[in-house]
Amino acid sequence: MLTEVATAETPRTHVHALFPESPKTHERSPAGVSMSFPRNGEIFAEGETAGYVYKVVSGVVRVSKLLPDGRRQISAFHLPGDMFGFEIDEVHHDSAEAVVPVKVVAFRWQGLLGAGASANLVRELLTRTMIGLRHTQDHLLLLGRKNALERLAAFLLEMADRSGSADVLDLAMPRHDIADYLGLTLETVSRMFAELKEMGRIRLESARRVHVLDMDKLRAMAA
Amino acid sequence: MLTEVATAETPRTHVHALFPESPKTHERSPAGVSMSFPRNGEIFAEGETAGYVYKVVSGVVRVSKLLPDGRRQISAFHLPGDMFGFEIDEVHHDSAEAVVPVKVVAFRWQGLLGAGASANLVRELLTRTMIGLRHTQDHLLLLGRKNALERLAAFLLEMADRSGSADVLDLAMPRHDIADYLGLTLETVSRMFAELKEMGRIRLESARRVHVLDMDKLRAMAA
DNA sequence: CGACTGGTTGACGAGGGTCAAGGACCGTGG
DNA sequence: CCACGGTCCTTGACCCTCGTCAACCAGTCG
Repeated sequence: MLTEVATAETPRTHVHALFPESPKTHERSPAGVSMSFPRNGEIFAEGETAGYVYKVVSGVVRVSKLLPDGRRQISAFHLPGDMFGFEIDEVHHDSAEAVVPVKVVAFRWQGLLGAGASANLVRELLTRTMIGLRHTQDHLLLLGRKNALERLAAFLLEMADRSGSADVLDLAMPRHDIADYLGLTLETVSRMFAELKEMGRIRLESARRVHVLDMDKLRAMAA
Repeated sequence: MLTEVATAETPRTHVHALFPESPKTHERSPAGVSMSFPRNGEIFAEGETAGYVYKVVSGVVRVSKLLPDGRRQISAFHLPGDMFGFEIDEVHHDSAEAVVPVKVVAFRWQGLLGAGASANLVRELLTRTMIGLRHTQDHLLLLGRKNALERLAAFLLEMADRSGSADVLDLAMPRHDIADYLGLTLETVSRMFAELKEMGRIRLESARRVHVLDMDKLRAMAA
């Protein structure tokens, strides 16, 4: 566990100064520094100095990269328990934002890999990084080789798996975020939802609440 | 360095038994076990037990994933000095093959993360894994959001960077592999080569030998 | 009630995939 | 030395999936 890495220093807040609703709380705890972010609040941005790693307490975080012309690719959604913000060279190479109001715990990154780092800590970081790498490689296959319907099916399965395989999903993110995660447009995502509905694979109780009617058939569609 | 991880055990060779040209040499050295693979030789396959990590000595290795219907996504090309084959759970989640005749050194994976692992070793693995993660995330952006021309420009730049920024590139891999790396078809790759040529960005001395005429303009095209 | 954000649906077009033919380059063998 | 076969590459014609543009709808908040 990473709870052993405490810090007595307050994280820099200049990042959030521009944002109308600044983080509500910056509480210290033995486990790190507690921070809250409003919907769409920026946790860190591409190019910023990486001072902390973060663990999600509640809410959902999106991590993304931008092209100069605004095209965006979301590499992951992080749910409670997930960690994010690791960097090799002290500079963030992507940005992280709150999809919904989010609470995280921030740990000082500096020194985590220094001489004094505990072997268990480094090993846990390695495990988490390898899990992230595997997820990202699976996502490469999705983006490089799957069609729109397969992508959405895979997305719903991923969300279901991460919510304890419940068959009624509450999606935290809007269509636009799903599209930027799946390498599609929001219109195509919407059409694929409609198609899954027509195929009898899902029922849309609302735009964000999806009832998966047949998990196995959905799995077969995800290629 | 990983040269401290020696092994006295011979790697299982059943993997290569089916291949007409089996590996030529399996030499032991203090640094690990030397292995050679012919062009298109299989180093390991998806689903196999992961017993070793590999370091490329010479040649080029492709790592890929397959969909049941044969669609393929190459996640990386590995050049001399690169390592590959790390897994969390002792099972390979992708396959590795030699693009050209390849020499690698194989290290026993088992125990690398055990209690006795040196802190430096674990830290080196972490660094390499994080570098791999960063590369993969950059590739997500390419696959999710860039068009065919931008993808090929980015590919050529990546190859140039990894060959010490030389402006004459000797591509080891056929069009088909480039296509499966970039999420395109080989025909589209070929057309984009033609387009870069017409735009005066490259000269094709042969299909595999590319002369980059203006690295900066190419960089501007990669978005 | 109106404004705003987010979602759906339709019409249309473009980028890239598919299918097919032919060319370039190689090692082998007559 | 040249013919042959195999692999790889290029190019063309056509088509389909998904992106673009636009209108409209639904839910929410003041």
